[in-house]
Amino acid sequence: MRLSRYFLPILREDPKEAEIISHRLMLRTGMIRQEAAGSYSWLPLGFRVLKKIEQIVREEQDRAGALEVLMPTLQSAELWRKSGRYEAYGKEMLRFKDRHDREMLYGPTNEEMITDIFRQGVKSYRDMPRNLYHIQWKFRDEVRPRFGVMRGREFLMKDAYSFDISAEAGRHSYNKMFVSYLRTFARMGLKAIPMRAETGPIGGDLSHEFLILAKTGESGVYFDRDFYDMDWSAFAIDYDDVQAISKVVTDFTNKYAATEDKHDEREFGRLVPEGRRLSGRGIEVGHIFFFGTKYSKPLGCYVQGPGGQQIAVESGSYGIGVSRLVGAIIEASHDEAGIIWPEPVAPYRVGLINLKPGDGDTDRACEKLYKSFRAKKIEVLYDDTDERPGAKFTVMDLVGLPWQVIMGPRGLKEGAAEVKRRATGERQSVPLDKIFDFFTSSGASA
RNA sequence: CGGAGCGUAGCGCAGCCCGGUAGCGCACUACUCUGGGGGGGUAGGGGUCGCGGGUUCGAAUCCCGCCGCUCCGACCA
Repeated sequence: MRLSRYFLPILREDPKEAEIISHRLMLRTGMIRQEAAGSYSWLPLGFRVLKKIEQIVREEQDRAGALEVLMPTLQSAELWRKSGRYEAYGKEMLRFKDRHDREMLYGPTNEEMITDIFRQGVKSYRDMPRNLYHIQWKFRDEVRPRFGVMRGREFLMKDAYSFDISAEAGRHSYNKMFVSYLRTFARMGLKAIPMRAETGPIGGDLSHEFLILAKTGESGVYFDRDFYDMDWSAFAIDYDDVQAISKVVTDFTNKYAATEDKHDEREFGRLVPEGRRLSGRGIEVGHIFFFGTKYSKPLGCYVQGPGGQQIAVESGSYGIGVSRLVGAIIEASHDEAGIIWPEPVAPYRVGLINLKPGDGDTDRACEKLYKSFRAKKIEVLYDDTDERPGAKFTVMDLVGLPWQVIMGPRGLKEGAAEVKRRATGERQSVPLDKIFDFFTSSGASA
C-alpha cells in the first residue's frame, strides 16, 4: 500500500481522553476512531491488525477441532428466560423491543443460543463431542467503559462452546481449549499466564483466565517466576492425545498464579519460594469455563446415551477478546516512539521509506522495490509522500512496522538500502540485490 | 451507580469570573526555500462556541433544563 493513497489519519498530539498508552497509540496512528463511549470504528490500519489476530484465533480453534459458525448479534429474550439469565444478567445486557413489541437483546454472550442450536441438531451420544465457536461482535453495557478497545461496550470476541456426554469427556474438551489458548497467544508474541478465576455470571466451578502482564492491567496478579522459564512454543501436540493434553494443562496449572480476587497470600508463601514470587498487573485476554449442565438442563439439551437413557449435555465456554488483544499487544509491546508490532500481527511487515520523493532516480528505485515486495507477497507500506521533509519523528516508528527499508539518493549511489529493525532500532546496509534474500532468510524472522 | 471534571475548527487549548458577535499552536490548501528524518518563508481555507429555553438592546460568556464525553471508586472478554 502506498501511503499517498492510504487512509491514515495520524494525530500529532495525544487526544486528551486517552489515558493509557495503547489507547493513545491507536488513536494517534489512526487505527480507530471513537464513536461513543466504549464504541469504536476500525480504520484501515487498525482493521488489518484486528483481522490478523482474528485469523490466528481462527486457525488455532480449527486446529483444536472447533467448528466455526456465526450467530446473530441480536437475540430474543425467550431463551434467556428459560436459562434464568434474562433477569440475572442485569443492566449490562442491552435490551430493547422490535416493532412487534417482542423483547430483544444485543448478545453479550451466546450460551443459550448455541445450546439451543446443539439441542436441535444432536440427539445421540454418537455425535459427541462437538465444539462450536464464532467470532462475533458483542455488546455489554459496561458501567464505565475505558482504556479504548480494552474495555469497550461493543467488542469482538471469539466464543467457543463444547458439548460432551460426560464430565470426564468435558474435561478433555476444556483441556484442549486450554492448550489451544496457550498456542494462540504464543503465536501473537504473548505469554498469557493461565490463572484460576472466578466464574462470574457464566457459572460453573472450573475456570481459568489468561492474563498478559502489563503495567496498565486492570487486575493485580501474583504468580510463580517459573512461568517465564516454561516452554511456550512447543505445543505441537495431538489434540486427541488425552494424556499429553492433560499433562500440558497440569504443567501450567500446578504453579501458583492467581488474580487478586483468588489470591491467597498464605498459599502463595507456602507454595512459592520467596525469590520466585512475582506480582504485577495483568490484562485478561481469555477466559475459559466448564459449567457442566448449567444450561443444558434448563434448556432441555439432552442426548440419548448408549443404554437409551437421556443424558444432560456437559458444556463449557471459551472466550478470547479479539478486539481487546489489539490494545493488549500494544500495551505489551511499545516504546517512546510508538508501537512495536510482533510480526505475526503487524499490519504490514515492511515500511518502505522514500527519503527524497520527487527525485526521479530515487522514486524509480523505490518504485521498483515496492513492486518487488508486492510480487513476493511481502506486505509493504510505502511512504511515498513528501510531507515531512526535515522531520525527526517518523510515522513508521509510530506505526511500528517490524522492518523499515530506507532508500535515498545516497543509498542509491551505494547500491544499498538501509534496513532498520523497529524492535531494536538496529540498522544495517543491505545491497539492493540482497534485499529479498534478507526478508526471506531467517535473518529477518521474528 | 457514588464522587470529580470537561464540551469553543480535524487535534491540543485560550477567551467565560468582569456580556459587545471568536483567537492561538499543530494539522490542512497554494506558492516557495529545503531535504538522511515532527524544517523555514509568504498567502489562505475552515467554527450552528454540545443542544434547548430564559435574562438582556446584545450571550461562547449570566440563569434553568437536557445531552454527550472523560477521570477516580464498585463490576467485566
